[in-house]
Amino acid sequence: METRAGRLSGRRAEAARNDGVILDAAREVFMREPGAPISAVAERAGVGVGALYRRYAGKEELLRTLCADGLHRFIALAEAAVAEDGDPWEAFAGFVRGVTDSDVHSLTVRLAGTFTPTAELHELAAHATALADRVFRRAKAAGALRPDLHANDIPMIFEQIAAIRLGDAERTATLRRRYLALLLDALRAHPGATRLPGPPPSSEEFGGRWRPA
Amino acid sequence: METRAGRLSGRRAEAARNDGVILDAAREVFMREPGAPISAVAERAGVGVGALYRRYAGKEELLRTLCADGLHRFIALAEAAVAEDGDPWEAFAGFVRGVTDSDVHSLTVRLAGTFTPTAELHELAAHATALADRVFRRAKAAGALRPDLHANDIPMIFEQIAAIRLGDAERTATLRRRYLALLLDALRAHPGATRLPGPPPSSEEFGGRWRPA
DNA sequence: TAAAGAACGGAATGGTCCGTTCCGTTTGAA
DNA sequence: TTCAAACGGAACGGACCATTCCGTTCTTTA
Repeated sequence: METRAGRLSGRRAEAARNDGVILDAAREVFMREPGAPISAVAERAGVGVGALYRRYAGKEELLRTLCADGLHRFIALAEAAVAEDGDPWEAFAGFVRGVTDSDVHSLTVRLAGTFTPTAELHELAAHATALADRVFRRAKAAGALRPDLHANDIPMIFEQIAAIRLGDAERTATLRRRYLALLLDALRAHPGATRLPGPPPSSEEFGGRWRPA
Repeated sequence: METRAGRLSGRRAEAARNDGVILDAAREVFMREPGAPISAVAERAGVGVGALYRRYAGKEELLRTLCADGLHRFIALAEAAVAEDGDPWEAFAGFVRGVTDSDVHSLTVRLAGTFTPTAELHELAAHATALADRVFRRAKAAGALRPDLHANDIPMIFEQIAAIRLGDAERTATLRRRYLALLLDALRAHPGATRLPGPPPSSEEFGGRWRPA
């Protein structure tokens, strides 16, 4: 029972603990099923729905919080990759693996259609995109990536990986690693590469996914 | 069953025409959104819901019909690939491209969780799997595929491709072609291939997706 | 020890959505 | 003119779900 809330006790401590428990439960539940009911989150957290509404004005606010949370994670991963000064390919591959492992895609784009975004969310998303672009461009400039690959192809790769789901969370993670390895082989510059057909997604196409206010 | 309504007239002809229109509408609607309401299908078909219930006892029967339809398409593609006697790699790649283009995956596995399957459906699925295995194995035996690839990896590839969705149907098809080309590069035997981590999906894992009776 | 306050659990509420049924209407055939 | 097949879509009833409300439990404090 004694977690970070060491100083507090009783009801106060329970509340502090619940803050985290609820957010974790919400992440797990909505990652699996973006349309899940609030009560599913409460149940998962082992808490009544009332405890949830004490913290968030409504479902949308919870969703927005979750999305911002996901964007922060994404940004942290991208910043780490940018800061890395070793092999640009390894930095890129490590970044992609990190995003896959923390399933941050489900937390951001996948949720984007289910609430009306705020200005802050838009800024976070723009920042995240800019950082990921830098990681991509550095690998591209180093000649590590196949030449017909565009930065906007990367989110689509995340999309494909996030679609993999079989069995429990652990099995899913293992399988995602498997197919990510496959995709990374294809992303890397190599002699047998055929030319990719059709144009990559444009930024405007991605923008259309965020639900308008 | 006479499909050409040429000989028929009036109400009879309208009914015959509607048979096809309704099935097409249902395919389009449920491919986009497996949980769509019946009324969406009726609207798409330009028909009242009554016309729908005259033909199908309920939503489940419509879904099962659609799924069987998809399996038949899949089987036809696989049979064509098996019959082909040219380059095993080309037969395999052509098959995969065919499945991608007709989005048959959305019609089968994606729908599988939304109704209770019949024995006929199970048989069709088994037959489809057996045929696809033959296409895969022939390419594998010819050394065209990377050695660490398993037949059960292929359905997962379809899954990833089916997850790609952006803009209208045409744009989506183009993008799927793009990422399929990427994946095919990776599937093909090539020197730089890293070893795929983790075991491929087992047949039992796939079986768990069909909703129990 | 008692009363107030904080947080809780979960039942009750009100609304939306959707599968299915029903019925009056249209249309062609007899 | 009458009958029956087929239609469109309103109406019905049930399921689901976000949100509110209230009685209960636990702490603190006077």
